[in-house]
Amino acid sequence: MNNAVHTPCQLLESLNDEQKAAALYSGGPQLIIAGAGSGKTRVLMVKAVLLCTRFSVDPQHILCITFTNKAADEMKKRLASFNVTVTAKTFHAAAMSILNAHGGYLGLKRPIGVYDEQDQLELVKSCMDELHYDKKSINPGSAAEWISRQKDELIEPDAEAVGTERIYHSIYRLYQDKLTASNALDFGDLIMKAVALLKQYPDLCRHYREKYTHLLVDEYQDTNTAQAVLLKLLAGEGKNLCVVGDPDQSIYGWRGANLNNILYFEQSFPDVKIFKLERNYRSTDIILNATNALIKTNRNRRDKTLWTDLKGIHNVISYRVGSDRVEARQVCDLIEQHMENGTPLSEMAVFYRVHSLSRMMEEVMLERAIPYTIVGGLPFYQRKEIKDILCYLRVIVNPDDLIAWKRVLGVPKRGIGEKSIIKINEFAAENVIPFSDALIQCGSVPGVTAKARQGIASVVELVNSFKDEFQSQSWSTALEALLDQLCYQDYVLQNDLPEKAETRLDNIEVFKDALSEYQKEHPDAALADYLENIALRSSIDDWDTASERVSLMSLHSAKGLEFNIVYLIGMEERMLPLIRDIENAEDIEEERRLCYVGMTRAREQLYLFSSNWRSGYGRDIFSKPSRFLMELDPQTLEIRDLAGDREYSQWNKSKGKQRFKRFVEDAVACDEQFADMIDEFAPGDRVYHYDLGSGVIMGGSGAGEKKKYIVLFDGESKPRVVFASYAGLSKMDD
DNA sequence: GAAATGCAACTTTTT
DNA sequence: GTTGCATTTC
Ligand SMILES: Nc1ncnc2c1ncn2[C@@H]1O[C@H](COP(=O)(O)OP(=O)(O)OP(=O)(O)O)[C@@H](O)[C@H]1O
Repeated sequence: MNNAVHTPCQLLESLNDEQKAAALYSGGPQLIIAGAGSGKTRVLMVKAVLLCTRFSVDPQHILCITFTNKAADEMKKRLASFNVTVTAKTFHAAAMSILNAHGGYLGLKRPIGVYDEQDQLELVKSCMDELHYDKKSINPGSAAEWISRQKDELIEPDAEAVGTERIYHSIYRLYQDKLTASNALDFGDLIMKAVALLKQYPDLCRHYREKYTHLLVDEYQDTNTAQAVLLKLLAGEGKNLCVVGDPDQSIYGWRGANLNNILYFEQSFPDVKIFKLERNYRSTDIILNATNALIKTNRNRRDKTLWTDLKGIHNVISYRVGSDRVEARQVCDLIEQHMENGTPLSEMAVFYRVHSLSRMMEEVMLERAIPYTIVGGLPFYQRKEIKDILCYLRVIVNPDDLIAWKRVLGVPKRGIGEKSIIKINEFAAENVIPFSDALIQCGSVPGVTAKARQGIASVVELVNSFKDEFQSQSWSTALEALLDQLCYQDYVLQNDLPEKAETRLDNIEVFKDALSEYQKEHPDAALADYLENIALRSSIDDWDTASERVSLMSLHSAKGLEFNIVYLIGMEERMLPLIRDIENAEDIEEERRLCYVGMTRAREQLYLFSSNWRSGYGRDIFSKPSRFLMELDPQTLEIRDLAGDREYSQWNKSKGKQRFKRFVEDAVACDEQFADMIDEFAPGDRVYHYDLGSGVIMGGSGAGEKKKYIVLFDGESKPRVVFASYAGLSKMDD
């Protein structure tokens, strides 16, 4: 925020007329649709201040909904400087508070556990085992994904099932039962249960409408159906509702985000007044022109105007390099240059489509001693050693947590295996008792060995005793005692290579510190509050903006941020647009939006990189430059060819451009043709192979281009694996 | 029930 | 090239 802005009045004056109008409007539901960097978030923040100072709204009645906890904290912090204290939360956190307060109506006991993705997957797997589904033919991950998408659409497990989805539905049903038995919710449930609660209890709904009379929602383009319904319940007619978003920045379709929420907003709130902000304050005209051209390539969109007064000096520079290592070195060279010229490291960021690209960057930055932070990747709390500890804490807090118990029983090894757990589970089901009670009664469960029984008894006792320990001592002290009793250190040292074991033990130390830190900051909090808190945390929330480091993050994490200088690496066909499966590459427009989001984070300078070669898990990947490079306004673009790739370096010249265009188009068309060519075979089909002759299909694995078949060729005794994409494989007519 | 071995999938993005 | 998973072996 501007340093000169101290009073609400100055704050209002810092806005342009469009923004002012939007900030001051109070005539009913309001939707602000505007492009990148047009000040949407800023308007929302000013609006909150004005509501309190000009319209005498009690800040307690204002609820801001943001996309991440980080954005919520940011909003609170900015408002605090105007002495305004509002509630700012993500949809999930808001739903959690509602359920914590009133979930009892739905039979939820406190504390409510929150299952993350890993827990979800484990639960799906155990459901599939119980239903005797083969985990090879049905991918548990896909089933988990499917269940989440159902919840995004508020589809209950008892909805009618059709066709192939019948299997998924049966898993969903059992999954939900087990989740309920565990007194836990997954992410989708948080929203879905909050919706159910408010629908079922109109009085409660009214209570919340009175509590939060004014609602401000950011990043609305990435909300799902369930969240829109929750918003509708909270907002009612939406008399004091203000929603902002940019359909061109919708990048979470794969996670169930529904663009119709914003495109057809008037269907939920008929009296809506739509505001547009057309002036961009973030980027130079060069960056803006470049990216405007890119996003205009999307056909499925409504056009917007976006202009700026900021004259840029630097073109967008696109490097073509020979390898990922050269790419990383080039990025580092530039970073060092800019650093010398006075740009702080915290004002530079490297973005990529997939986290794996951060590896090479990291390696080279270490070499060069450039300080960096990586946002995202495998979250800290999902690392094995941390998850082990968390599961102990979870069973201490919530004895019904099935997935946590499973982990606790097996770590460290105590002679309790899969069999015993299944037996106890069955016993619990037959006698309609909680899993934790079945554990206590394991003596009367048939089929559990004496060794297992002993093991179970000792864990149960351990967990029980630590219930008190965590009450009577500080958490970190109690945790230390717990780890001692478990001989966890020995367990780690035994099960991992020394180096790995060391990082694991280091991580545990970090966790301990975090735990005591939290307890210090929240002296009245229960252990369950801490667990809930970390369950709802995201990687970007822990990102330290202040530190003097270059930030490395995925394009998705970059949403809503801004930096002076942005380096976007891996701009290659099939990498940015990421295409893993040629057959259903329909999300190209979302990929383009993602690219747009990344590029529009840059204030002054934007560097793009594409590499001819890259090493991907053991294999070599050769790629052509991304089609998105071609879609940028060529006038703003400067090509630097470090790879001797003439095809690319000359494309900006008129002839070269034609050639390059054909070059990429050919690549795309070729992929599509390729996809068409792949035949589908079923086990038992007779096939003919150009080299190996005729045979019969035994089975298959992989998908798309990587689809493989197991074929038993005539006259051979052992089947062979052949690639489906091998053009010489064809079906024989009987 | 747990260790040893072999093999497949893995790297899409995350509240 | 690795990791986690499944099968085999003890
Ligand atoms: N009227 C204004 N005068 C000066 N600077 C402004 C004004 N409005 C917004 N800005 C600045 O422009 C930048 C972008 O604003 P903001 O983050 O609110 O935009 P946004 O529309 O939410 O962006 P995006 O959708 O790309 O995340 C910020 O640095 C903000 O301070």
